[in-house]
Amino acid sequence: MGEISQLILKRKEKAHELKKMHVPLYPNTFKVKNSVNEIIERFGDKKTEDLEDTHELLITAGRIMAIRDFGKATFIHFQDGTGRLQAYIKRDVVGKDVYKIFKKLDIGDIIGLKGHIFRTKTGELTLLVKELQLLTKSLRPLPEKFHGLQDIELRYRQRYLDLVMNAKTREVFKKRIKLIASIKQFLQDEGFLEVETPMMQPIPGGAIARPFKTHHHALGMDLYLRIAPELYLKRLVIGGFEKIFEINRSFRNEGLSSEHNPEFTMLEFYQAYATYEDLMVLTERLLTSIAQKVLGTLNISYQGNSIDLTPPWKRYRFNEALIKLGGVDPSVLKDTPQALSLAESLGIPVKEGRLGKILTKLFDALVESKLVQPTFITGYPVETSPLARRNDENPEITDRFELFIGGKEIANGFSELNDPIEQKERFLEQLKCRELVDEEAIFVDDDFIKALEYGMPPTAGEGIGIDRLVMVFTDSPSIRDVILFPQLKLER
RNA sequence: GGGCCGUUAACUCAGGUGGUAGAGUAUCUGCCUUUUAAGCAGAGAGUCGCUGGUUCGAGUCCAGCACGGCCCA
Repeated sequence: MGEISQLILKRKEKAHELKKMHVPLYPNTFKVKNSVNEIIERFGDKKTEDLEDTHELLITAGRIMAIRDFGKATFIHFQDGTGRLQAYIKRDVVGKDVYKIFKKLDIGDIIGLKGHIFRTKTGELTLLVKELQLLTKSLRPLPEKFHGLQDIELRYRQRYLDLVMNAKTREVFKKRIKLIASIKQFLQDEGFLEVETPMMQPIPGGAIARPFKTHHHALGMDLYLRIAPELYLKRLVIGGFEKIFEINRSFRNEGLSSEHNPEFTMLEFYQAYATYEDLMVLTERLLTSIAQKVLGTLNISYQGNSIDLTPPWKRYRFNEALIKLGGVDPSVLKDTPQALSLAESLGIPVKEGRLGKILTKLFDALVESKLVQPTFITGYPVETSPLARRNDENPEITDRFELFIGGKEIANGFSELNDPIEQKERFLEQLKCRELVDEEAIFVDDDFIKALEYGMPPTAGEGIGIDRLVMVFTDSPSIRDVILFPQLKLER
């Protein structure tokens, strides 16, 4: 129905008229010399009188965002990828013919401008246009100038409009880009090598999640989109790449929510001869460094909560957090029936009876949301950490931590289990339990065990959820606000 | 999977108890050469998400479905 709206018809008519006037609608020969941001930076703080001496011809381009027409002269606002600037088009200056063409242009059209900078009576930096050229005719009207694009669904489905109209959206994604670049820079400076490992895997491992399945026709084999890069990165450590990282997509075929998108971005990094304790310190340095670079501060605000990233961050043992923050009676921690009945009394469905799993559910329900300030939780139960090294003193727990900020799990790191025989047993143990519980495909990666048998040096590894980190850094309530094109159902 | 909320013009939104749809922006016409959510005067623009039902009559009430949001699982 929108296809034949009168607004679009009108624009198509105008496009036709321009064509008849021999105005090319989509020329590509205009060479931009000055970005809007550059113009603002250079002239923004100059006084009106100083600008009068500026005779430099500026050559810039952008999309028309607003038109204020006075008949024989017109003010417009236009924006490029760097900012927004006012331009003043006078018939006396550009000439009758160009002005006639200009009057046929619409909000949303992209134009090239040449002119001098000046300041209006009201003090606004403005380009006095000497020459003007249509660069791209727009056939659809942009959303309303004042409220912008508000409809959440349209903002996701037509993200380009969201980006054109809403400065806040542009800022969020610029911060995301900067944050990822800063992470890479930090890790490279620390001597980590960036690597790429398969996204299509015959055996999806490194996490517990339902994978997406696909098929390779020439090879005649099923493949899975990776749920984590972990097992391939460890193969590289075995191969002698002792400090490596990868930032890229993983895929999980599970429900969607404000914290879950089927494809999401994770940083994973591995360091040989390090322990999970080394990584906690590294994580503090990494996140404070990028906060300074991206936000310029260690004090952030997330959904009304003030968060102070100044290290050192609080640390709790898993059990300690359950007792102190979750209000769980210490006796529950050792007693499966008690834990079970507590979970049930809280309305938490527990599919499986192992203590570690139940406690993890209790933790998620009672503790996680309280971890607003950056907090490391250590000493997770072995049952829920199949790839982590057992603690030397207490074999019931692992040398593992998770980092929480703003009530969200941001990072998960541990000293890697590098004993191939124990790793095989842990896989089988996990498999046994999952057979009782899940109908999902079950995998034991024997090829990974084989690699471990050649010997992996003592290593610590960590994963950081980039999307969630960006949420916290940009005060975004939903993961869809930090992914350019979040997954939605097909529009009908 | 369950509960609640939303879907009205291109956009942002109004539309007590059922009586054939409104505003602002945008668009079009006219006036206006320093405005800035420019202004003034006028005009056009809608399958009220979709499909059924109740009713003389449904944007409004009922049911189902679709899409989106929030909460729960």
